[in-house]
Parts: sequence; C-alpha cells; structure tokens
Amino acid sequence: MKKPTVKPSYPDSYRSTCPVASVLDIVGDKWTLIVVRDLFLGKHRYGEFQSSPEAIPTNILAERLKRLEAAGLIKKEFYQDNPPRAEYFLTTRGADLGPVLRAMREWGKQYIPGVVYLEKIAPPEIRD
Amino acid sequence: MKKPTVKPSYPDSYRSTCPVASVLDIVGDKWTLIVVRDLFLGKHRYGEFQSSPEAIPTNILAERLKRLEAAGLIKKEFYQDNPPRAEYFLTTRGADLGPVLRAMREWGKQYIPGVVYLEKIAPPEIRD
DNA sequence: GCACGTCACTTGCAAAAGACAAGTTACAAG
DNA sequence: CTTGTAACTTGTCTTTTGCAAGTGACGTGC
Repeated sequence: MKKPTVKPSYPDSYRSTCPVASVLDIVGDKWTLIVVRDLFLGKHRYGEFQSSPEAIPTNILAERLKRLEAAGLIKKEFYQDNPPRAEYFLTTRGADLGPVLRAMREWGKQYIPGVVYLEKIAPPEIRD
Repeated sequence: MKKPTVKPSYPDSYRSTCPVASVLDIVGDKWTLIVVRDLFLGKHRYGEFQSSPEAIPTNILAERLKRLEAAGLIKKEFYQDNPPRAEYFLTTRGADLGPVLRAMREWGKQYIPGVVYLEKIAPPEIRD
C-alpha cells in the first residue's frame, strides 16, 4: 500500500521552498562542490577529477557526475566513441555557482589556517 | 618509482589545503547550513530549529549544534540551570558565513522554480 | 497533588550513503 | 603477447542518517 503522500506542496526533490535548503538538496554534500571546483580550475576529464588532492572515491565521482548532469549543472561531451571517452563542462547554470565557491574560498582563507589557493580561477569554459 | 608523497602537512581534519574543500569539511553536508540559516533568521532555541519546515531529525540537530560549537561558529548560552536550557548564537566567525548563504540564496532564487524567500535576514545577533 | 504537556535532549535500530578494493572493456605502446 | 591507461561498474564493509521511542526536570490545570 502506498503512503498517502503526506508532503504535498513541495516538489518531491526539495525539502522546503527555502532557496538555501533547495540549493543544499542539489549540492549539499561532501563531494559535489569539489567536482564543481575542479571544473572551475579547468579540469574536464574523469582522470583529472580523480587526481585532485581530495582523492574522491571512483564510484562517488561517477555518481556525482551523473547527478550534476541530471541537474543541468554540467554537460557531458564525448570526444571519441569507442571506447567512449568524454569531457565535462559547466553549463551557465553551473558556472553561476561561482559566487558560492568564491564566498567559501574567502571564508576559508580568513578562518582556516594553512589553506592555500592557487589562482588558476580563469573564467570557466561553458557549454550549454 | 614513488612520488615523494606530497601529503604530509595537512591538518588531520582537512582533506586538502584547498579552502573550498576545507570549508566543506566543516559545513559540507545536508543539515549544517540549514541550522546556520535559522540562526540568521533569528532563531536561537532547540525547539525553534526543530520547527523549521525542513524537519531536521532531533539527533542530527543535537549533533550539529555540538559540532558547530566545537568549530567556533556558534556559542551556547545557558539562560537557566535546572533543567538546563540554552540559546545558541552565531559568533563572528559563524556570521561571516553570510556571503555563502546569500550566494546560495541568489542562485536558488534564479534557478529553482517555486522557492520563496522571506526577507527576515536582519543582521544576526552575535556573541563572541 | 497528580495526571498532562513541554522542552531539550539521548538511545536503539533499520536504512541509506560513503569508502575501499577489485574487476571490466576497449584500445595503445613496447 | 604483455603491460598500461582511461573510465567506469560491482561487491563488500563501514559510517552516517532517519525515525521512533524514551528520559528528566520542570510548569499548568483541575
């Protein structure tokens, strides 16, 4: 028997109508924004994401890339068919998370001792 | 041959020296920033956090309040001894997460249909 | 003066998510 | 032919989360 669905008015995927909560429903975990950060740093391939210093587990990376694509934040482009090899690019929607990352970077710089940042943050390549 | 192992000096609790990753090590989960948001909305008591529309599980709330306090983002102040009753306030350090929340709010407003925000975001009461 | 409700938690257990290791597929290099 | 690389998938184990229930010290109504 199905539940009578006791939480009607919010879209199924969001916990509330609060924009902050909804954003967290998309990127609110330990890894998603790390991948987005890497895209801002000019990385595009699976292996490049894996070789970041945070050492994301491979199954998590694969899953997050799918979710980011499904959420429309990134686009997957195949550059060869067999074996299938793809590159990932931020969409406009994804690139507009820039201010969030910048705000985090500034907070971290101010309050966490020992962090360093690499000024590679050129405007990201966007593919819509 | 092995690389000289470039992983020595990170503080145990941080995955890397990247400021973004380090911030995510503190607030990078589904609930922590929801609590911080509530503090920005002027909430101070356990019951107020619980009654937010996201319905945070009570054990998670208790644990997050402890972690936020340990991280120096909030301060717990007892206003009565028996039974012990406390209020929670942002510290300067915690209040400086404002730009992160604002950036998320703007992104959500722009890209997630149906979110609404409540302009209660008066400057939060700070206790250091 | 005692059942009843509230507040701020804690505890126990099942379910979901994450971490780690190993396997797979297709090709390319030596 | 053997080894290597890229991009995954699968399996197993551990950790974190979610939900329900319980606890202790009150305060309120009758």
